[in-house]
Amino acid sequence: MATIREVAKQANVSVATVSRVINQKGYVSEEARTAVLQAIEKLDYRPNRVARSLYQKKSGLIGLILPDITNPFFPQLARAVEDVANHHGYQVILCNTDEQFQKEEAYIQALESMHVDGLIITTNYSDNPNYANTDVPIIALDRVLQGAIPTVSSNGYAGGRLAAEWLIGHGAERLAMITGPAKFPTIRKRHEGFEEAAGDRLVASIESMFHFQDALKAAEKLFSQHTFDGLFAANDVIAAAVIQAAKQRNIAVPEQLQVIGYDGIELGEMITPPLTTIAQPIYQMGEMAAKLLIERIEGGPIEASHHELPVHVIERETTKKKG
Amino acid sequence: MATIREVAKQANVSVATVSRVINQKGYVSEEARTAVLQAIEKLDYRPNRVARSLYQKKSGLIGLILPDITNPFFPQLARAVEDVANHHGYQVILCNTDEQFQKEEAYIQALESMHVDGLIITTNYSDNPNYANTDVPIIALDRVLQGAIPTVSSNGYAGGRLAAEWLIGHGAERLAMITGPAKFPTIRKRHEGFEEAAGDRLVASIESMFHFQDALKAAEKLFSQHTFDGLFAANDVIAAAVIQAAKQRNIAVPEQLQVIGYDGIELGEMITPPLTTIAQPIYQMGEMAAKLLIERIEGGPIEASHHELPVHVIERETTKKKG
DNA sequence: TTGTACGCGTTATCAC
DNA sequence: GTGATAACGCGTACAA
Repeated sequence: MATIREVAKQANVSVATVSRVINQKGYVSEEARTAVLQAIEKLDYRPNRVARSLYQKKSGLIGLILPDITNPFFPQLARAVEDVANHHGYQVILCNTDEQFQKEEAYIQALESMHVDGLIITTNYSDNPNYANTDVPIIALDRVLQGAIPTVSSNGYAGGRLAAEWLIGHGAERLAMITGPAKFPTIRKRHEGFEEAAGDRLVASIESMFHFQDALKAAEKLFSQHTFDGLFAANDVIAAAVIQAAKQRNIAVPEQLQVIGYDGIELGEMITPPLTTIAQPIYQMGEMAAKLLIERIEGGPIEASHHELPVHVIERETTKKKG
Repeated sequence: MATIREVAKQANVSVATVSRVINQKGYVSEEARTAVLQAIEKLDYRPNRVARSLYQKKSGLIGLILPDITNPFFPQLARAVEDVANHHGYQVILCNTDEQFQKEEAYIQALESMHVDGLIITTNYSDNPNYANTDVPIIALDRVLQGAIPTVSSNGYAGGRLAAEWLIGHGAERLAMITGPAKFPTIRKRHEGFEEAAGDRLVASIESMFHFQDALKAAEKLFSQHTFDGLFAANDVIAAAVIQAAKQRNIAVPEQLQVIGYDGIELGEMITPPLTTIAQPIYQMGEMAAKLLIERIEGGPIEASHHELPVHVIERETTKKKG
């Protein structure tokens, strides 16, 4: 790969002039400009971003830290981040942490030492001191971090309420809930909303991990111990497990049991019957996080804003039709 | 962030000495070493990877180019790549191309100019001249590129055959197939294998895009025009659509219609009934690609090897039990 | 065993 | 308008 020096020599000018035409800064005669442009063309020269980074202390890199891209919630998020990053000339580095503090630590260190311009973080180690101390711009996504870190999330409490109201509004009288791990604050919000709106109608509740097989077991246990005609699952994967377990027991969905999920991932439309769910605006959340981040990187104000996006029901076929 | 110079001053040695202890090269007295180590500790010094990259012409970055992380086939692949990259001290840059030549081009350029150490590519632009010319190590994944580019894929032809044999072996007599877009060579292999093993039994075939809604339409069309008792879908998403369409028409799976998918993504176990499918070793494919790449980056031989991994049936409930 | 000085490729500041 | 040249932070001959 040619260097700026070679281009300068080829065009019979100095490197300074070449730099000027590349960056469109300062004066440069028409004559010199075309000579440089030709030389660039001829040598297929492209500026070395590493060298540029060194001088400018900007790498054009954004770190995207998330638990596991394999969890169907995250690909859409990642895609959104990548889209807007790319659109602004940034590249994104994918980091899976498996919710492990250690991995997260290691990544932060590595990313800092390569001078990433910003970080988008989906984590539950809200107490990670690194986040408060570091001077690289950070946006928290789907989780609320402490300190002055801007956050984008969706309204989980409202979502939980909405789920309960939907079920009740469609005739369910005995409500059950499969919760996710209680250690996740965003998940707890959903539960709280659901519980409060369900009131006395809530007759059963059980906790499950997010993996499908765990959820299947939880669902079977729930079915064996309680009877109910409406169920809220902490996310769509769990809801899918519920539907499978119901089928197994010959419980008709939605005739005998109405099910409502959470997240709005594509899985919901692919299962049979298609899942009614509380949809988060996943793509928009990623989009907004990335936009906010880039704004800050490029000199925006350092304010700890809190962006909470609305959720909405996607009605499909695991809840009854009205009227 | 502290620089090597500050560490040197703090430890009362020269930058060369500091560099020596960091990189464990050359002689350095025990005394000096501990002084340096203390200074590093005190200043929380970490080498600037950008500067290091500039000098060494190695960035520690790997570009992962794929169509769309949102397609459920790719997260596992990406995860595998990221895992082994990380394990070897590399970071991976996520690039979605939407199968668009332009985006792909733009990414290659950007990645080259930031001096990525290697590329893992999942694409169909096998004629992209950039791949042949560039001097950064490349591995092609799930697609076969022309030129001397090592490839890792799985045996699609055998997979197609296997699907047909499985269906026939379980009593299906009239076979149908929903193919993916014919422009993808890896997909065509599956079809060929299926067609050849199906022989006269193949009574219907229709092409579909990979998106669920497209597949639904294709399935409906197929149902309206033909009768069959065994169906092979080009991938698991399409299979899920078939199952939903069958349910709609009150066709019982697997009693009246047996369905077999392809890929082995998690979706298969989440739908009802759970999907029998031809599984590719997705994670291992990503793993192997990353290992091969890093081997080459770190000085391995430049050979255009072809690694074709075996596929296998995952039996679930959309095909009949034997006997 | 240690330190000086240069180069990696770029940008920005000055003189001219 | 243009061209030397000094940074940016690091690694390494080579001299000491």
